[in-house]
Amino acid sequence: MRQEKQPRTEDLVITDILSALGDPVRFAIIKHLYENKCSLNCTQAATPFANIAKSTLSGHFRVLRESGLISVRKQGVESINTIRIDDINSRFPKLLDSILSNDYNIA
Amino acid sequence: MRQEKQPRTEDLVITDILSALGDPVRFAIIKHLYENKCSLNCTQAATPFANIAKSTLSGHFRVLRESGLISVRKQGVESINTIRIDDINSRFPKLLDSILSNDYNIA
DNA sequence: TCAATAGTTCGGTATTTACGAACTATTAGT
DNA sequence: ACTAATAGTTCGTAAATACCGAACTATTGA
Repeated sequence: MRQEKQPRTEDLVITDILSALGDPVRFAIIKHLYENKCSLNCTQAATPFANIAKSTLSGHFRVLRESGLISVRKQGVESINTIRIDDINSRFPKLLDSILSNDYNIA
Repeated sequence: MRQEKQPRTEDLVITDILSALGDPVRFAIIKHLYENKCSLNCTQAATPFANIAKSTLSGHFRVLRESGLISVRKQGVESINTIRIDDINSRFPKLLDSILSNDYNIA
């Protein structure tokens, strides 16, 4: 796996985060992680989106990592993705809550 | 001018709004409108971005309108753009405040 | 060692974006 | 009314981005 650039907390960029969340698939992934306080591997995250190629999903996770929204740790054969809730909250208080704590229309 | 589709309040889509705000130029425009409780025409909005073509800026405003973040009214030769604060707040409470009320890094 | 699982990378195509140039519309000056 | 100036949009092209399937790497288990 290529060395991922996951930004440090102090280097999080608001427009990168908003852009990452501005895609319906990525939004749904993050919303799921946030609501269920859980971690997911890419395949689990894919189940609601049966028709998405796994290469595409891999790209979505790369965007999420590079924006700083999630961190990954390798566990055996799978990659466990976790939201960086504390990091985001410390840098952008209330942001995640105001974005994710409602039943919004998703395109 | 082509008939713009500005979504009604109940049709606002969170990912469209986040995607619109996920661009540094559009973010700066909205932040300025929000902080100064003002309206802007495209040319005024352009001044911080001297090197952006006006056709590009026109496209940015189209995205902002279609996402529902701003509304436009024609006044003589210019288009006055205003944030739809009440609409956004009623549909997505705290969203604008949590996104725009801080001194964030913009790429 | 072989097969299965998880994910990334690659190559091609398709969609999107940015730009300058040309265009429309409104206003002001004469 | 004619002309020039201002504000914005539209169009055509070039560059960047996104999506897909296929091939690849890495880890686990039989």
